[in-house]
Amino acid sequence: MEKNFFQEVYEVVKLIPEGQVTTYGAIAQYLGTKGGARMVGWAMNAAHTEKDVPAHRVVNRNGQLTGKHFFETPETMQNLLENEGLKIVNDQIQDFQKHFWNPSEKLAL
DNA sequence: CTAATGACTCGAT
DNA sequence: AATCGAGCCATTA
Repeated sequence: MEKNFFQEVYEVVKLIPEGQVTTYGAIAQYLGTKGGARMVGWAMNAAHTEKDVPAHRVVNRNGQLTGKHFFETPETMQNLLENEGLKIVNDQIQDFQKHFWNPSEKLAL
């Protein structure tokens, strides 16, 4: 196994502070839009297997829990986010922008 | 090798 | 403003 695109995504997702969330596009952009936001989501699919990767902190640019259905249960993702102090309504994060964590800005190249 | 799909995003109609 | 389509790259069949 060599370092794949996933590995980089894992690193970024793992670096997401508690109670904060980010978007696929943000991660993709941080990695240089390498592959676009789609690959990020794909990487999360593999990350979902890695328990060390808080995939529940990754949502689409709308702040919607698009990948909640991929968890063990659709409630898992929302539950985890609410557990961190986030508010979810209709699978949408409230004050999403307020909890938005931009790797390109926080990690600041 | 070609074809199809995927947890997205942007641009055009 | 809302809806539809195409583009991006990687993995799987």
